[in-house]
Parts: sequence; C-alpha cells; structure tokens
Amino acid sequence: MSRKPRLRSGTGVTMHDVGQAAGVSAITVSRALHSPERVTPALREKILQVVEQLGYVPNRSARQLASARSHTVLVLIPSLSNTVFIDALAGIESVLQPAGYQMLIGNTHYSDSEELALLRAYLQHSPDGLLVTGLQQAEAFSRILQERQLPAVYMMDLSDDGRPCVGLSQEAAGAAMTRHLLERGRRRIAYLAAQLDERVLKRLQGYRQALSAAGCHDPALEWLNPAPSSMQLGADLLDQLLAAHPDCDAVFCCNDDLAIGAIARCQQRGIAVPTQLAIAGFNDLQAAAWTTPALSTIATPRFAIGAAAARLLLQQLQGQQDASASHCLDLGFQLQQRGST
Amino acid sequence: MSRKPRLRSGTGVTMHDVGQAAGVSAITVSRALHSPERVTPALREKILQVVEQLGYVPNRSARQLASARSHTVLVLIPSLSNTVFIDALAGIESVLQPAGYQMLIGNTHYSDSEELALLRAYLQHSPDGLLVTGLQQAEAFSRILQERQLPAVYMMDLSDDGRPCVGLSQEAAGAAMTRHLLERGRRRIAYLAAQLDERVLKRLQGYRQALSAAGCHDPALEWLNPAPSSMQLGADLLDQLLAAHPDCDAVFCCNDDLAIGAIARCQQRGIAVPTQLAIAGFNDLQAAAWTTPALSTIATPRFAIGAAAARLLLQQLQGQQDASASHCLDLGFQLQQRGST
DNA sequence: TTGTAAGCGTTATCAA
DNA sequence: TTGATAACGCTTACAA
Repeated sequence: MSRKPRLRSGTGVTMHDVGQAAGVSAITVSRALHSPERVTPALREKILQVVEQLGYVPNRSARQLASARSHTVLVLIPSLSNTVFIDALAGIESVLQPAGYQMLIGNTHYSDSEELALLRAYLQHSPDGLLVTGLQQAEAFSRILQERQLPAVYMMDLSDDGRPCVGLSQEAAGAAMTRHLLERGRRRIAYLAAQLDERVLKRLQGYRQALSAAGCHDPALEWLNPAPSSMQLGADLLDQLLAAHPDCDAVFCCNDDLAIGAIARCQQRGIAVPTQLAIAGFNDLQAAAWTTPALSTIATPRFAIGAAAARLLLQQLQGQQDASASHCLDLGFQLQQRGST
Repeated sequence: MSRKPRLRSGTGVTMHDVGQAAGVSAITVSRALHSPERVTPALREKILQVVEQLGYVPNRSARQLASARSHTVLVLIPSLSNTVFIDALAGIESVLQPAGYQMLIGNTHYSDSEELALLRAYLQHSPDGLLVTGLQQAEAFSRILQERQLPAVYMMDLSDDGRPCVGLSQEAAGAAMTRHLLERGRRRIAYLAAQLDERVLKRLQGYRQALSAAGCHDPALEWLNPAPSSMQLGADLLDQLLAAHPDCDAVFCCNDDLAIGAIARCQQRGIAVPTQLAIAGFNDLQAAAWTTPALSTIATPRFAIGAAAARLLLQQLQGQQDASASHCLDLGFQLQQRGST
C-alpha cells in the first residue's frame, strides 16, 4: 500500500531521519537540540554529529505549530527612510538575533490605520510579542493585544499609564533645546515642524513650556506643516517663516532633516548663522556634524532604546517580569552644542 | 475519554470552527479563502461572514507545514545604516506585501561569512526564494541554493554568468563620473574609497578604464581604505590625500558619505570647490543636494531595483520565467551635475 | 534518561 | 462543487 508522497520542503531531512541514523527516537533529537541537559552528553554528542552529517535543518513551521510559540517578534516602525527608526531596528536586531528570535518588520508609514492593518496581517504569524513605536495607536490596536494577551513594549517615548516602554521624554528634550536657545540670548524662537507625529508634537509642548516660563511664547512662531520631513521642506519652511516673521532670531527644527535644509538655505541667502539666526535640530544624525556651520541638536540613544526594549520584551516573554515594577525606562538625551547656535 | 487540551495560539478559532459555524467542512473554508472560484459564490459569501464574525485568523505555520510553501522571501543586505539598501528594501516591500509575501531581512554587515551564516539560519523558515545584494558570496552559498533549488535574484549589479539580476553597471557608472571630471578639464583625479565592497571596487575599475583611455591614470591617486564609510572618514582621507598629492585637482568619492565629509573639510580648510578642487560622490543621497556647494553625484534607482528584483523573483516562484531569456535587468544610472564639479 | 502516542491547524489527494 | 482522510514535522503529556 503505497502512501502518497507529498512535496517536502528543504532537504527533506527530518528529526526522524536524524534519530534513525543515530539510533534514537525523534523526540530525543528534539531534546538534544533544545534542552541539552535532558540528554546524556555522549548521546547528545552523537546526535549533533549526525545532524551535521545529514545537514539537518529544523522546520520552524512544525516547531511553531506543535509548540504554539513562534519565537518571532513583530516590530512596528513608522518609516524605513528615517534613520532614527533604522538605528532602533539595529539595536533590536542585536538583542533578538542572539536570543534566537526572529523579527518581523512592519512599516506603518506614520499611519494609525496602516499600523492596525499590519497588526492584523502579522497576527497570522502568531508573534510572541510586539515592539511598537510611540504610545498612540488606533483604538482597536490595544484591544487586539489584550484579547490575544500579546506582550508589547513601546519605544521612543515615556508612557504615563503603566505600559512598558523604553525611550526618552520628548517633551523634556524639546524644552531643553528651547532653554538652550534662550540661554544664548534668543527671544524670538520659532518651532519649525513637519510630519507632526506624536513625538514632534510633544517636543512642541516642551518648546511651549520653556518659552512660556521665560515669558516669550508667541504662537505665531509655531510653523507647522503635516507634509513628510525633508531637507527641501526645511528650506522652504524657513523661507516662509522669515517672510512672515523677519524678526525671528532662532529656529528650532523638529528634526535634523529640516534643520539641514534650513541651514543650507541660510548659506544660499547669505543669512549669518548663528549671528543673525540660530538654528537647532533634533536627533543628531551623522550629517548634523557636517553642515556649515555644524548643527546644534539633541542626540537620542536610538540603538540603546531598541536594544533595551527588545531585552524588556524578552524578559516578559520568558516570564521574568515583576508585575509589580512599572517598566518605563528613560534613556535620556544629550544636547549637542555646535556652531549653529 | 477526555483528550488532553494543549496550548492554543491566537484566539484559537480554527478553520474547523469556521466550517462548523457555516455548516461546511474545514477544507471548504480553506478553498473559500484561497481559491474562491472553486466554491459557490453564495457559500463563499457565508463563509467570509463567519470568518469575520468569529475573528478567524489563519495560522501561517499550519499552512506552511501542510503546503510546503512559506510565502516568505529572504532578503540579504549588507547594512541597515546605508540608505542605499533601505531604499531597495522599500522597493521590495512595495511589491512583496501586496502579493502576500513576507520578507525576512538579513543584515550581513558586509561579511561573506555572516551572509552564509544568515542563509543557514534562515533556512529554518524555508523561504521560497532569495533577494541577494551583490554577486559575490561565500563558496558554500550557491551550493546551498542549488541543493535546495532555491530561486534567487541578485541586486545592485549586473551578472555575467546568467544569474538573474537587477541593477546597474557599477563599472560604467564609475567610468561615467570619471569622464565627467575629465570633461571638466581635470587631469589629476583621485579615487577616494572606503568599505571596499564589490561595488566600490567595480567603480574603481570604471575609474581606471576612463583615466587610462585619457592617458592620465596614476595609481598613486587611488586612495583606498577598508574601514566603514562615514563623513568623518571622508574628511580624514581628504586630508591624507592632499598631504600626499597637493597637485590633485579632483576627487571622486566612492559614495556620498565620504564626499559630504570631504566637501565640509574643504569648507573648513578654505579650499575652493570646485575651482581648486572638484568633488564628486556616488548614490545621490538626499543630503547630496544640500551641501555647499551642492554635490555632483551618480543617482542610482534603488527603489526601482528592489521592486523589479522582487517582481522578477515572484515570476520565478510562480513558474512564469522563460528559462530561455536571461533575466538581467539594467536599470541604469544618472549623472547629477551640481556645484561641486 | 528515553520512548510512545497523540495532536498542533492546515492542505493535497482522492472519492463522491 | 464538496467532503473524508491522511499527511506535513515537530513537541507535549505521559509511561517506562
């Protein structure tokens, strides 16, 4: 009675094959690979040899199906073209990969609804956990996480509701840069912003606080544009701003891209930076140190944030979290003063 | 006889459950979802309703295991911090996601051995195909692909051995920029390079050809450094180069990062660009248009390359490839002349 | 410490 | 057009 042969993935070497060749059963091979301590050293040695010989590659689908654990983490970031998130990704990778976890990357394109759609789509992979950028998601988002009991760690900002997070206070950072400009003697300080995601708006809050405290907040100097950030946009917005407010003596750009465009435009227009106009950015991208003059900015520990968030998530996955401790990790920021202020 | 209950992933709603609720069998649900034409429209409608109602989410592991197809593509890129590859990634994503394919991203860190290790590791996911950066891999690499009959498309360069690829002639691009500098009247043209991956070396070949043809090739002006590219390195290498060869009248940097650092250093040192020294880059990153003066460079269609490579791979996966046609897609490049030359 | 039996959720095969 | 049955390769539960 010939059984019907089905397509086989990979080389077709299974645990069963390895077991036969080593004179043991499949389950022993499984143990030798995943819980070495439960198998006699000599036996384990032999099994590993056979694995090598036959070129056995474990089948992850089968493993997932049987164990109901995917060893997979879904990472949601707003953009691939923003170095900030790529750096965080690199940090995540540095932790997840050695731990045997796979990361699935979802690009939300700064959209709540795309984010939700991605979550739904990636649910098919039954990720063990999530790393999410920011604290604000679509309403259904957290409901789904709760229904499925999916652990998540939030990155880049600090939560005030007990959700585990790793990041920095965007508000404090915005305030810090604004105070720096005040200390440099500026009073007509504009906030130039694009994209207007939650982090950009929190920096705006910090900017407002600092200026209000100093008694020089002027809402007319908040120059906001929802378009995606770019150097070109930075240059354009600077032109607009100066046309409307020629008395402006400093521009705090919500990120380095805008700031680099703004500085270049000043060069083109012969506006002296920082004498006539101080310019500040945010994030400390590599290029910030190489403009003329070099750009003052806020350095953010993106790689460390990604790595710490991944570590925190792994702890949760491995059940090591104290339900008591609120896990909100503030990794801070650093003001990089350079020539532009 | 109570069966032992096991951990269930996700919500625990299975095809079987959906089938029961809709009064059909599981297999019919499967067909309703994946081959609609094989199910009565009315029935299909009903099934979809139940799917919605119960919040059914297909289990990808089970699907993979049963069908021996993972709908997953492994993408190998040398670096996450280089925009060039991120752009390609975005192009890939734009094709793969709508087609229902998942991309697994492997970061090789510019290392053949890491690349091989990644391939081995990701084999566990039994990817249906590969998108690989560059043409040069470790020896075992292609052997594994052959053993497993894994289709692969190579990106960023043009193969001369029939392997399917999408990219541009790095050599021709290197030659084109060099000829441009010659046309601008330069004769002492240096090649400033870092990282020294295969693409950088091919551009070097193009540079050599063009200069030899013009009778002004001087090997002493090839300034190569294996360290990772950075703006800092570009500035440093420029200093070294000029110290050794003060008569140099143009510098062709192997990428924009180096070039941006070099231009900034010229500004700092008061070297007139391009009058005294012309500077050219490669890739046309966003920042290239915003240096002072703006950087002349070679624009490369990264997004399009990623997208086309993904499309080509999908064709192979769906068995639409003509074995006859050699699939080597040259998407070309464009010389962007700006102020620096 | 090792093995046996059963089941994870889906799809391929074959039959109705 | 639909369904019954048997895999897919692995791991859990339990027994030896």
